[in-house]
Amino acid sequence: MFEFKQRGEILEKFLNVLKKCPLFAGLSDDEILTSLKCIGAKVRKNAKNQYILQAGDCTDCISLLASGTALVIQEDLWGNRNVMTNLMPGDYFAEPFAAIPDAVLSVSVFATENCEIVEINMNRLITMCSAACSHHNRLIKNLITAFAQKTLLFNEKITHMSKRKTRDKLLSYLSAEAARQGSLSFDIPFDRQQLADFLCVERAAMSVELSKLQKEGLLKTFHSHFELSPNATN
Amino acid sequence: MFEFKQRGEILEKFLNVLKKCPLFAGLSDDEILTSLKCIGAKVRKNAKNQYILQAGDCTDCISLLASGTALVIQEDLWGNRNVMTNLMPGDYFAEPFAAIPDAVLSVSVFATENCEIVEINMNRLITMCSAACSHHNRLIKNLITAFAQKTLLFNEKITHMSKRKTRDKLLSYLSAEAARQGSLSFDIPFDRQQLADFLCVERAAMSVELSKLQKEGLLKTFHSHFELSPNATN
DNA sequence: GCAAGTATGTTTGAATTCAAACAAAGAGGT
DNA sequence: ACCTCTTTGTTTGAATTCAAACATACTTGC
Repeated sequence: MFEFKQRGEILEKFLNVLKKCPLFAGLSDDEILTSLKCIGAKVRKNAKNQYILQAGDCTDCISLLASGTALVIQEDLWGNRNVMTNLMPGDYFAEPFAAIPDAVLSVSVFATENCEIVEINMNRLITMCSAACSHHNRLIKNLITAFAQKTLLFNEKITHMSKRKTRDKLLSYLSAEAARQGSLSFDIPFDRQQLADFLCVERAAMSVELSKLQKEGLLKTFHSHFELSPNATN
Repeated sequence: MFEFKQRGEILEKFLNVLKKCPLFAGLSDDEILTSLKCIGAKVRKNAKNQYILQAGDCTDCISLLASGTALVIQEDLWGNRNVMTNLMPGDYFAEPFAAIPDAVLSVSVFATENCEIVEINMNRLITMCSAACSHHNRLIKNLITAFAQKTLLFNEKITHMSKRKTRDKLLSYLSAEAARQGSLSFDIPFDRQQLADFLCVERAAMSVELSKLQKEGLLKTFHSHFELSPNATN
């Protein structure tokens, strides 16, 4: 782990990702750079198939995924795995635990690819610094929006999970994903097992339903690609 | 609906509730009063068994429940009801939708008792006013904490819902509630139907499980009161 | 006190899901 | 090319849940 400013070339590489992150919306490249220095952002790397954070840990940093992919998961004592969300470059995680002092993580974050992570101390982010950092205000507004969007994301997951049948959970999720991506033809960020863990159903039962839905002509799927028939969203 | 400052006696009545709301943590009575004026808080009343907000609405206000109780629910086209959370005096709602411009409510808020609601415009809350309002900073920090806590609350609900069996969903929820209230003997804010809708299971199946759990000596329950046996939380 | 309505527990058969196994296809390494 | 490991789909019987009844308190209003 090292200070951001010491490695300008890495910062530059990340800028393209950070610019897409809602936390930095409305900030210029220079302003993002200044903010990160002001806040004291740090970079860490994490190997594939390793935990980035584990349930039980404490953290006072909001983490931005700069490269790679990861899953936010919950695992119980019997090995049942619940996939809370998937993380793509530009996504952030651990922010609610960082915002509450001494909060213990109830989830783990697992790298599904080699990852680079930008860590931002929450206290420094939400504590106004001197007038030298004029865009700090904007950052804090962005943070609030980011929290709100995460809440809506969980809202959506709950909507899918609230359906009683595997079939309805699938259609609820796939319809929402089509809406989000603005097309009936889209890729999902999960493999079959991960999707089952996200919807909290058995992979086998889900596979059966996917087959049925295809036979009924409601959708086509190959691996992580889906094409919904227009009447699948009813 | 009327301006808060025009009805000092009502404001005073609400102060005891607002003081307990995390949004005003660390503020004195006077500071809360000043803030509410500064932000332009308004009061509305809502009759029992009426919707306070309905899915499809837009709002730019975070709402604080000052008196009464309510449920945040989702209803689908087939009448299936999903209870997202229950609301008690001091709780707030609609904040993620208020924080995102033009966001459409995906949930409804239903008054289960006569309610009084304090509405605070989100834009005015997160936009710094002049130096005259020195505790605005604190308010914004509190707002971030509030968002974080709401996220953790949804996290918990997802944890319960992720269990595959009704029995496990029940034990997950009841254990969490016991932990939150710091006692194995506690009341829940739901009746049986509401609890079933919160855990997304059939009320009948849930009743069966509750009976089994009682026969096994893992818990005792009468209406909304529960007493967990110490080994129920394993 | 009575009637109507509500909340809770119980029962039942049908539908669904779980859980474990297996087969087939594909990816990756040697 | 070959072997191994992973991913995905399929099958099966057992367990669970759904869905719709119904019975029994308990409320509420008159």
